[in-house]
Amino acid sequence: MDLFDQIIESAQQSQPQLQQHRRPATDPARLLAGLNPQQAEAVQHGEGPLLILAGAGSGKTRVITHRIAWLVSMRGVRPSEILAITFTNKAAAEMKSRIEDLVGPASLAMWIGTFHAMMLRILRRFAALLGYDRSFTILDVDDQQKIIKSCLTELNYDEKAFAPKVVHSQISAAKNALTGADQYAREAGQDFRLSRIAKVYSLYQDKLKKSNSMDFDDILYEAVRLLSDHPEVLAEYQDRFRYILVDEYQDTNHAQYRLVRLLSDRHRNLCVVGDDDQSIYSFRGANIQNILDFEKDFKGCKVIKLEQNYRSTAMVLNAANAVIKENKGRKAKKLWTSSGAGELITFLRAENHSEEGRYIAAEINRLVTRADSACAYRDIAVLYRLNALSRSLESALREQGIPYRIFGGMRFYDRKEIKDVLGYLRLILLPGDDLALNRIIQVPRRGIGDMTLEQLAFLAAREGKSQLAICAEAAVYPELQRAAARLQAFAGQISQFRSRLLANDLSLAEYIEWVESESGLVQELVDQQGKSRLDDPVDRIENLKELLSDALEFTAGRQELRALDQAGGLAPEDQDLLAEDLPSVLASFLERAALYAEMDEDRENQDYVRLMTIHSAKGLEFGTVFLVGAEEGLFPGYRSMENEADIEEERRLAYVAITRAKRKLYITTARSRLVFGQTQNLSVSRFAQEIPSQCLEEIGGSRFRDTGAEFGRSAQAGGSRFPGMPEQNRRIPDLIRPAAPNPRTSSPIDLRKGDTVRHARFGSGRIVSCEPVAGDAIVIIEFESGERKRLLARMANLEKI
DNA sequence: CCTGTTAATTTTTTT
DNA sequence: AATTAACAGG
Repeated sequence: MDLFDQIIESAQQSQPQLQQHRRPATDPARLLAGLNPQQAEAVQHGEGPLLILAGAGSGKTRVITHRIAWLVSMRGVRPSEILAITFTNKAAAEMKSRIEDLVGPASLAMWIGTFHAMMLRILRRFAALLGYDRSFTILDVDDQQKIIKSCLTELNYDEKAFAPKVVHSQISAAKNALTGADQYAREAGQDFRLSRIAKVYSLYQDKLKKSNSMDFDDILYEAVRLLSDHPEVLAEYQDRFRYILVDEYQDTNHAQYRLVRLLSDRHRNLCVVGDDDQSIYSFRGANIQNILDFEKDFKGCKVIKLEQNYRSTAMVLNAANAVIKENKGRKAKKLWTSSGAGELITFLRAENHSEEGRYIAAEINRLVTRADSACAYRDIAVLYRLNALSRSLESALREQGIPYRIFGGMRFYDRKEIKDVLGYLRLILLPGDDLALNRIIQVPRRGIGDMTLEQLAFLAAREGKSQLAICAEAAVYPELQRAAARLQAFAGQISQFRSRLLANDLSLAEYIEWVESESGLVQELVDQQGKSRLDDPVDRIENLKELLSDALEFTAGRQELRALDQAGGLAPEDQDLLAEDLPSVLASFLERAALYAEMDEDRENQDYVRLMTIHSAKGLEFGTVFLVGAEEGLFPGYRSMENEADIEEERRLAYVAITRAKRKLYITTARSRLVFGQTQNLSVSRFAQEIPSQCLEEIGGSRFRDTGAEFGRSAQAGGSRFPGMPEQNRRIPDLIRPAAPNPRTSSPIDLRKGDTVRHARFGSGRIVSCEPVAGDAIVIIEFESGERKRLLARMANLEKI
């Protein structure tokens, strides 16, 4: 029996019970087993607001999932009456699967997801009430930036004085604070700068409305507007969500706070979980006051503190407590553990960044190869404040042959080649999407330049039509004379793509593959391969393939929903997820791409060292943690040194970093390091100095009174001051990125040099060279015409003769 | 219209 | 150091 059948069957089994709300109680002992008194109390809490202050490693996720299971099985709460909100999609997926383990497929009827994902469901349903069309699009950061820029030029504001990035973040902050454009203008008054930003804000908002689109902040802003202005809508959701749970409450912004207030106002069964000491997202609107003021805001609330830490040794915890206690204005809280003292924290004062890197690499090798230890690469993480620091580590790890993987940085859907494909798909689906058109009309190059595009935008505005429509009738406009033929060819191509979409004769993955190849996007990358380029075209072709696997997976995922619908558990908001026709499937695929950044699946059992920023390590834990670059100016960063609030946030970041370690923590620094291309001498981070001496062993120098580099102490070339540090170079590590298995195209390519093949357009020819790429191959073929072509074998549909 | 060059600019990150 | 935006020449 495959998974799909299992889901249907178990959903059917549980269905009658669901309807009668008398799902037989899961054994209560099972839900409470192994919980400490505070955890058990939180799980069993009945009605009324509840604040769970959950320190790092205190079993927070366990408490939430068990509480939800408890509500369903012991208190007869229907799964559909539960709304659980997480900070990331990844956390949501994790929560879903853990709840499913406890209560079975009933969990599928719960609303579990991020604020944005949940609100978007509601907004689509009631889009008309807010003056949007149901099909409104979600803009990504790139699009947002572009619109801001066009606003600035339109208003004739100097882009130097008004950096688009800064303006955008001000507008974003305003929206998160629920300050609309009008109110912003009123508050700005005569202030030169603010009044101008207000103008941009208002114009920006007009543009979004005109193009029927929202940015991320609008999703929250408009959701608040919907619920505040439409009591009947609010009442429906207030009724529906009898129990609301919010994870990572310390990272909520004002708009999210409003939403929580509104939705929970009827049943008042709001449970928030968080740790004020782990609030590290204020730079994007998170308001730590939300959690600090919870008791004031939700009168009569119960507060439960989870202070017992199950993750780290006493040594690590002492260090963490010592650092965080320097912060003022936090909830009194002190983590403790019943586990042993553990190993001392190792502090390293290296001469420079390469010595730091070599030390870490050597130490990792020592840990992993040590005879007695069960320490594997997968138990080790290297954390840093800035992504840029990963570079110097990379080379050291590579030299020592240590397998590693860097997380973060470029996200999958943000890659240029992926956004290009998505751009095509967007334009095909919504021919009025001028932003998408502008993104792709020059990819691949088709002889349409900036001047033409400007004309195009102007004409589209004048005629009140979409830019694609103007392209289609380009010959009519004398202004477009020169490029008319090319514009019409482009419009023709898109319309051809659209007919194929509407023909509905392909699966999503097949269709995307068809667009990738017909648009010439693949061919462009194939052509670049070989020419020395900054980005490796082979990687980019792999990414295009990976998008296909993603589409395949997505299509499979919708089957679960259908199973759920058969069980009658699907909310009205999700009914259109059932549509099976290609345009609808594509629409939801694009929506997911806009909302879900993480495609970077980390399979936990993969044996490599993990490198990431402290931010992305939040919520994770590792046996051994290296915290690198612990220097003033880097961590805390020089930009946060001016005001106390920022320093406190950096300190919380340090707290998060330290508490990731289960058994052993290393903190490393360098006396001199390249920062933004300049060698700088930096002193030891204040956070490292706040750790009590009895927790530490120091290598290479003291934490105190060791400010910059000292002359004459630079590390001897090649050698090292540290014992046990092997000389460089062993073997080149295997390719770290696991090749994405593409179930559909995974059969091996059976082509080699010298074979004769037939191509639908170019006729037959002989393969001159063949180079494997991501389950496919780039082949160079000499055709009978004498012409040489470079092609991607599978995409070109070559027939072997 | 395209492409190769110089000049300028640097957090953290998810949605 | 490295990426990206503005710029000039083919």
